[in-house]
Amino acid sequence: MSTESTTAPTLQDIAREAGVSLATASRVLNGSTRTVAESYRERVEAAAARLGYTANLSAQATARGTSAVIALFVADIADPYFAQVAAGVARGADEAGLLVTISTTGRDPERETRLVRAVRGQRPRGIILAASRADRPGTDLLRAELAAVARLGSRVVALGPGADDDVRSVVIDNRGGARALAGALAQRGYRTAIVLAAAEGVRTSDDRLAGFTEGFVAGGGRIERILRGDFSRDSGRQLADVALAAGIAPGTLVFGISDVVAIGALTALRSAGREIGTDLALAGFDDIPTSRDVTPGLTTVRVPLEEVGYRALRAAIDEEWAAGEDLGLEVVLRESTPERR
Amino acid sequence: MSTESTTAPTLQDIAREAGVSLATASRVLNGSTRTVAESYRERVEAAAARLGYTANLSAQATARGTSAVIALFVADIADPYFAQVAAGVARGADEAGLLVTISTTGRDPERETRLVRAVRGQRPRGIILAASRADRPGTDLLRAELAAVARLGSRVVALGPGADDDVRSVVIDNRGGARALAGALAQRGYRTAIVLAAAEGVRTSDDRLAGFTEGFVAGGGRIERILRGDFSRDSGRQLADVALAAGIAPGTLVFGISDVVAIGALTALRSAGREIGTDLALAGFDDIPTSRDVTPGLTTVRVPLEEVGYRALRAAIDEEWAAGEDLGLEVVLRESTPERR
DNA sequence: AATCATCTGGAAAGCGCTTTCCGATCCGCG
DNA sequence: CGCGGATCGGAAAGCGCTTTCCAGATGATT
Repeated sequence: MSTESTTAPTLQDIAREAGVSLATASRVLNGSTRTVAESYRERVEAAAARLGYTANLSAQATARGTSAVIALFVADIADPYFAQVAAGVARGADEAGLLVTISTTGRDPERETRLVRAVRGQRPRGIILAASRADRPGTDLLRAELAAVARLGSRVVALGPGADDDVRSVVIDNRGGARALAGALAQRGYRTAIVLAAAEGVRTSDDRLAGFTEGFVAGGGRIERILRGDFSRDSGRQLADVALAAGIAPGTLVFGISDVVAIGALTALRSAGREIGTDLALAGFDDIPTSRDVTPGLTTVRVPLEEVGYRALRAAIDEEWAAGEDLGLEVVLRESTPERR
Repeated sequence: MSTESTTAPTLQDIAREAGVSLATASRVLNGSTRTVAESYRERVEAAAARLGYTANLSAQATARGTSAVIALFVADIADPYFAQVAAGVARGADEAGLLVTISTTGRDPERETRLVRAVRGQRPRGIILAASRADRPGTDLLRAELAAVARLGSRVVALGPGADDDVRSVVIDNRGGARALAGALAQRGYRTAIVLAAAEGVRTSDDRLAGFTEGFVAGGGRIERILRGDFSRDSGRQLADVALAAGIAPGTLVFGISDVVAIGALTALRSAGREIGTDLALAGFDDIPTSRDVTPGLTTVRVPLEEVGYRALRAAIDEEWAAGEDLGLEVVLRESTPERR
């Protein structure tokens, strides 16, 4: 138990209390290759317990030259997509005894670059970029910054493609998943689709759009329209309103680039008096928990987001690492896209 | 721009490059009360830019004796409740130039105690406990641990009551909110209710239950049954199944202790063939985004969760602090509890 | 019995930074 | 023209820890 001192006990205090040297105390309490005689070990441990010692992590980090933290970047932690990824990261970090710091980028590449730069100061063990990246101006700086950070000893892991020498990556087969989804829906009889996408150049959106197009066209369908916004619920609402204003023929399939977008669209379509399932069909991507709870249930592609986060963490800390392991997306057909007859 | 060295430039390097002393470099780059002549300042800044210097935060923390981090504890980051709180914390931390580390407790008091203990090693500026606490054995240890941490200089902030000398707190008026909700529903004509609660002793659940009971009884209603589980969606499903097995009379109001629970119940009730809105009524608490997206829309009490997180952060870092400021919960009536006639 | 390898504790250097203290320089003023 | 007080750079001590290096002790080997 701790004494009532107002300042935390240091290793020095423990050493004095136990009547041993600083070196010995360190070896006992904070791990070392060296062995310490049982009698000494006990004395040190007792002293540490008595004084309520906890190692100062910052001091440890400066002395060791590396800190036990993983820096996680997400676009928005309140977004269920990122929240689930974060949960996976947190689980893995906990297993490995690492701390995770979290930064929100708001999908702004400049901000992201700035934050990565700032986080360099932590000399983290690893950096996980879950914020979806764009192939855009500004990204080069990020890439350079990441390379610099990687050279300094932090392992960098990104979601999505782009593994190079500096960056490991956990890839979600957005294109393949979207292709499979579109194929299944074409199979169900849908022939025209409207896509509510994010801006061109945003990797995740581009891939899903490409895959969807491939699959849908191969199945005999036609993409009637592509509307551009972002990954938010609001974007889903707004794009749906735009589409409504232009007119949506009954039997059309609306594909939201993510579940969040699709659910935004759901609201807008419904409040315009359109009925999902009978009049229009709707599909999303990700299979966030809400997709199961809305009515009608939302057809989507299940992405094992928690697992993605966990794998990203492993990629950040494991020495050897197999790039290719597959994540297994899965098309989930629900009532928002009934068989069309 | 950075050179291609494999080791990060230190302040020493900058000082050498600029031809000034370590002290001067430190004063220029990392803030100080002392002024430095313009000519020196420029040289140092140029050198820092040339070498791509970023201060080593751990070293800074050891030297200063305090680190620029806030430790946030949540039960489960994937839960929208906590995700939103975390977003508020992240926003505030960003404004203040602080890093936030996140730990998930899984609502286990022992684990929470262990984690708080571990986090002491960070010597964080503040600790925010969002994980809902129970009045339970195990909590005393937590309390002691928190007091110790507070004495060591970290400000401790808890969600929910319990402010004492060591702990500031952001309080959500769960009881009042639930009372208002129950009153409004009694007003709408509901007379019997089943409550899907968490375990007894869990503060948030107890308060909501108490408030709901007060309000409902005052309005002429009767609590027919209280079922105990936890705050998860699964708990909602299971408890609803239990209730169904025992029989739920038409016109009964089912109150989930949180929206997540209510939404779990929604699924179970629906798949048992019960219709929400006409046959049964359903209400929750929190107003998570999903509550608006389900059909019928879920009646609930809006808790400004992001704001809660933000305030918790301010409480952690502001010198002066007004305990009482009110958060303004708001009853949100939606179609899951239509006027009963 | 002498030699050597091995083991283990402690002294001390060092991690990268902050901050105190000292001393040199400059200015204003009588 | 000389003096006291600002002003500002630099040397060095320190933050709490790790780790190298040294030295004494022990046991094995010949």
